[in-house]
Amino acid sequence: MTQTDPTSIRVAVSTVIVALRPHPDTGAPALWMPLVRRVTDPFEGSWALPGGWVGPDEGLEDSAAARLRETTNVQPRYLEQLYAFGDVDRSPSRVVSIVYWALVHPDEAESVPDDWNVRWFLADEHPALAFDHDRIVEYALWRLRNKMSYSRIAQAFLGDRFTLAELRGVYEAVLGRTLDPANFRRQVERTDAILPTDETTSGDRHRPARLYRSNPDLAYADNGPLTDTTTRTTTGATTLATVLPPRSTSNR
Amino acid sequence: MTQTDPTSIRVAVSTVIVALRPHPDTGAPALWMPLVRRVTDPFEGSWALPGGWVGPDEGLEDSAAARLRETTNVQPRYLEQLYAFGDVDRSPSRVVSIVYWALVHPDEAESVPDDWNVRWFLADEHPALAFDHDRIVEYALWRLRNKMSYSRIAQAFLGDRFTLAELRGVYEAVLGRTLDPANFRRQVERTDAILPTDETTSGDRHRPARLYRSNPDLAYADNGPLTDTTTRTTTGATTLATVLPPRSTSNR
DNA sequence: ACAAAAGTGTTGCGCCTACACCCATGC
DNA sequence: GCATGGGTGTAGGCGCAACACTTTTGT
Repeated sequence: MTQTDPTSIRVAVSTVIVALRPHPDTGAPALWMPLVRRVTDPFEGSWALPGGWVGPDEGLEDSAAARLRETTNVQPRYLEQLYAFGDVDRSPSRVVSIVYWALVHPDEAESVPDDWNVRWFLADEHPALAFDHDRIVEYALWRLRNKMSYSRIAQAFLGDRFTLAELRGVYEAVLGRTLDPANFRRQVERTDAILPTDETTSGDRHRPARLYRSNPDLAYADNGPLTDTTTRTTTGATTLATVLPPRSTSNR
Repeated sequence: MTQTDPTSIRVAVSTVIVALRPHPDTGAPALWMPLVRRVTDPFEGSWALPGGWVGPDEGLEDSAAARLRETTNVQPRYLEQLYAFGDVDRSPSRVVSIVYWALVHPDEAESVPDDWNVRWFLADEHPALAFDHDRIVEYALWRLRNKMSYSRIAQAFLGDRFTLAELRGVYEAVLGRTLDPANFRRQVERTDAILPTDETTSGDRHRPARLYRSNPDLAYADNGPLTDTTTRTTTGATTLATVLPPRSTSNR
């Protein structure tokens, strides 16, 4: 069982952060992600995912959250482990990266600096990244699009109160196609994922829209027995199942 | 970004191996997993998941496969990364474990020794395990049960040729409930996941059953952009979608 | 003949799609 | 009044669950 000395492997965390912001051309909601510019040797000057080393006294998720706050000043609404990348040649030195993905809503996105070190990019128009980060981003987006259809993570993109049109906009941005407003409404209202409030919008040049809020008793996603032993009231139900495929059943 | 020196963290791999074998009481197919007895200090004498250290020149999945062969003599039909566990206190020393899960079919299960060092246990009746391995096993089984409903991994439990009744038995064992043979047949036949052969069973005291084989052009699961850059012909389609929930839509 | 599992037919129901239509507000 | 999106109604179709029924073997 015991192999060669393993102390030469270092452990890092990185996070793919995704937020919804207006597309510069169309104005429609689109996926954006903040990237950081590398200032040290491997891939110096390239853009890369925010991250850093795991401290000796940090759990992995804690470490991801800490590096996130340090590098991009984000405290995400949703944070989930994506995958562990550990190919031998993915870095000049041997590094195993535990990669997380995070969803932030617009308020939080504001706190991210947009300067020489950190910049927001459209998720599908980012420059070539350092290390194997291109592949990682691609996988994160694939996972996001899949998970959208069987969880409530769409809500993690929005603020406290939102209209059904805004929620639908999230789905449309992530799935890349329009959805029927009438049918979307019925599907999402049949679940208990969101709760209506008494408030409505106003000032638009059309009928006011009711504002909804996330059901606080439900987590954004059901990660099963992995639910942190803390006080998460994860019930496994009501997910707005089949927004996704008009075409034949596809894998996840 | 750079934190304290991270060289004190060691990286290990472990694997939850699952196979289908008859239940000792009922004879019906049931989930079994081989565990190894620890022979060194932390948790010496306890049962634990097979695994070991990641070598400096090994990729993570290669390492998992290698440790698997060394400890349990298994070359699994299906191997997928499950999760990275890295809580600070999960081991006396600081260890980050990249955990995989593997499915083996009966032939391969034969090659696993069943002796003082390695023993097969019913998946839901195993003894208390070393480290956080109880939690890991629980998560692996949850993932297996979920993934069963939107992938073809059930076939990884079976040999080259199998009847629809055998395939249905896999689903029934994993999901823990019976399925209607007629509806199951139609659902699975509508996909191109399995192909009929000319062969049939014989010797049973009832009508012979046609033998099927896995469609070699399809991977057991679609892991998206993570598909190893090698020659996997992963097409993303035809998964036998809704065997699962008679009750309200549940999370994954 | 009978048991038992393989395999086929049929019906009902729920959900999803598409699209027509009404409602309430700003201008 | 009119444009615009919010919100409701409704008909068609597909897929699944349930279960009756036929087929083919071994004993």
